[in-house]
Amino acid sequence: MINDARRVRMLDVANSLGVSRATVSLVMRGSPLVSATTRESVLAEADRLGYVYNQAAASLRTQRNDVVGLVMPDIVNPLVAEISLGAQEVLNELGYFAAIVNTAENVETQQRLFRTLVQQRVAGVIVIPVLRTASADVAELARSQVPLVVLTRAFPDSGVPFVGTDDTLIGRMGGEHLVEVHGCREVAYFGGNALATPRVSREGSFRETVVAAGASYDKMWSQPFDAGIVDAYRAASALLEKGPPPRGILCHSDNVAFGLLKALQLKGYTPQDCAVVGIDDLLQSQLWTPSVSSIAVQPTEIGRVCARVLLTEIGTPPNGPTTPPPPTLHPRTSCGCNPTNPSL
Amino acid sequence: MINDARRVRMLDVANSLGVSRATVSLVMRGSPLVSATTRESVLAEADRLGYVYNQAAASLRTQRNDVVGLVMPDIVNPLVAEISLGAQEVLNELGYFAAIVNTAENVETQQRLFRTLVQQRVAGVIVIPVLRTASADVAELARSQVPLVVLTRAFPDSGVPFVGTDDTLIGRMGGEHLVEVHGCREVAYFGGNALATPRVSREGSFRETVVAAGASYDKMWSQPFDAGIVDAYRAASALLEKGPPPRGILCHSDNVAFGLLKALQLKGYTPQDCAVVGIDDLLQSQLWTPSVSSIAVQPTEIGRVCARVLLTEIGTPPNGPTTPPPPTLHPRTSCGCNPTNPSL
DNA sequence: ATGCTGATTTAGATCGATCTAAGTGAGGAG
DNA sequence: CTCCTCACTTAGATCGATCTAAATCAGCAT
Repeated sequence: MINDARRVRMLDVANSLGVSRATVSLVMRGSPLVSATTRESVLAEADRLGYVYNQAAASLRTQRNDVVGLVMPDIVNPLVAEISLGAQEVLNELGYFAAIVNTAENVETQQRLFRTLVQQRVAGVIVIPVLRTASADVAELARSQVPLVVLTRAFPDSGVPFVGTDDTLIGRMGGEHLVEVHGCREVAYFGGNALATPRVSREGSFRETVVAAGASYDKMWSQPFDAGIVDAYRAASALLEKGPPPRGILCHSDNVAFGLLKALQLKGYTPQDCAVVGIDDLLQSQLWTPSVSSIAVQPTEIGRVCARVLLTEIGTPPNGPTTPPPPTLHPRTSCGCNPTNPSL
Repeated sequence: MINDARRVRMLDVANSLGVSRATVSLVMRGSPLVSATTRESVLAEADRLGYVYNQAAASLRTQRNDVVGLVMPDIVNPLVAEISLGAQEVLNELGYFAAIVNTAENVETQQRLFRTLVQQRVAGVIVIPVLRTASADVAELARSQVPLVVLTRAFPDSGVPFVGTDDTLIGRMGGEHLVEVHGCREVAYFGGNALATPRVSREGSFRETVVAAGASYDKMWSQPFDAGIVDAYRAASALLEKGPPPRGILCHSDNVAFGLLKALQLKGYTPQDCAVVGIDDLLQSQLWTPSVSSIAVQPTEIGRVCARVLLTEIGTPPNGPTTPPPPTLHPRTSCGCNPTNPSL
């Protein structure tokens, strides 16, 4: 392995061929200014010498970069992964590259990654901020001239574009379905971290909706907790030790619903005793026993929207909607809807 | 917004303070060569002028980069996400940054991303190759001097370090459990893409194991297909129309097991009729009805191992094991084990 | 032969940092 | 007072590309 051989540069290709660096540069960028014969010989020579274009050097000169950073709190969460996927799809179409970086729900890591991305002079940043993100951190990022889009939680006074699902509508939809369709007189909002903006919005509008409709709101069952499937199972099991569940429950996510449903099942409760609605509409939800009613948010499309908003900011306006689609409710067995025509 | 103001460079900080660029550079890198007073005034002035370090320029000069590319086929797959997480953890500890890029199981996208990463002069690349990856693509990447690690599928003649689970052992473990523990006389390997290396290895050793133990191997149920949960449900439903299932089934993943179990359940089959074992041990598996027996592969640790192998190649050997841990079987209800002490 | 046109090609400056090797100045030894 | 350290600072070259403005050249009309 010739490892200490110096890397081949444009100059080497140029010298070896008796042309100038500028010509090689034009060929590499596919410029129409060079003649077909020159182009071919340059490409052949570059290939022969094993030349690889140095993007860092080019970026330094041109002051532009086609990498976009996606700063995500937890890529293991399928919702987050799907959002990334949608964003990536649109970015790729317009010649940008998406680099996903994981903050692992950690403020310091997020701050470090913000700095790194700015220092790398990325073309833009899409971020789902971690729970305890300080406004100052986002403001600092925005001040550094990087085109920026935030999801999930808005920072109103920062002027940073925000994309998010209509969480207020989700809470209302869940509340209306449980109270009006199923006639539940006592309901709860189950799960979700107390600091998470979506939980605050959903829980708020859910509570308003059900209280306005004359149902009572179960405070004990509506205590927030981290939204893992096992956490949900444990929390539900503990609560069921103290007494029966409320008549209807809107869960912060489908995973939370899975945990809750298992606990209910083990205690012998059915959807007729406790109607459960989830949020996210995961693929597993249709096959869970009982099949889980869920409110879908179309994360992939949200990701696409984010990318479009960012590109508009960058100055490469793409076509397609720049607001996310409304959430949709998919009634299944877990709330007692028992649809005759399952979606499989 | 002062948008057209030229970016502040080290030179600006230096001039504004009456020192040299070199001094500013030393301060920015935290060198002990500068005096405390100089350091402080430089930092203050940099902050005042809104200076941000230009990593691209630095990398050009130093010929080094602390970004590592993780080329992943499908970040929505929780297994892939966990591997990325583990790799990231170790890379961060040693001062590197992990940038995850998604190939969406597409050969052209993968090739494009390989090129981009090389052009960006990343410190290294960890890749889970897409199904139809040509050896030439990996060879080309390896030839471009980038430290490289591949997972899931080895490219033996390329000399590229490989990290992967012991799929042969997984197949054998599954086979032994079904045949020896549960006494199944007719078994099958259900699901997985025909081109996927893990499927080939697992299915092969599973078949050998069960045949050697005198059980018969159901070819019809062992046809490969894409490993989605809904695909698995449809495939299983279709097969059940033609007749009863084999006595024992090893599934290519837990998601495949979920789909199969739903189809079995709807037809009234129990774990006593058809014992099911999955692979991956997802969190949902413990809460599925019936709880799903599964072979765990510890994806996070595999990710860590990958990063360690890569770092060794780069020349920053970390401590910790550089071979992945062996898979472990977690017996639950779906194979009929019905453990008295559930893991929750 | 001369001048003009349009198509190619190129020299030299530049992007913003780091590195090398040399320079400066204060304090102590001779 | 001079010389030598030692701690700190710096000028100028350099990394590998792009950009600007000018040069070259062939072909053609005058």
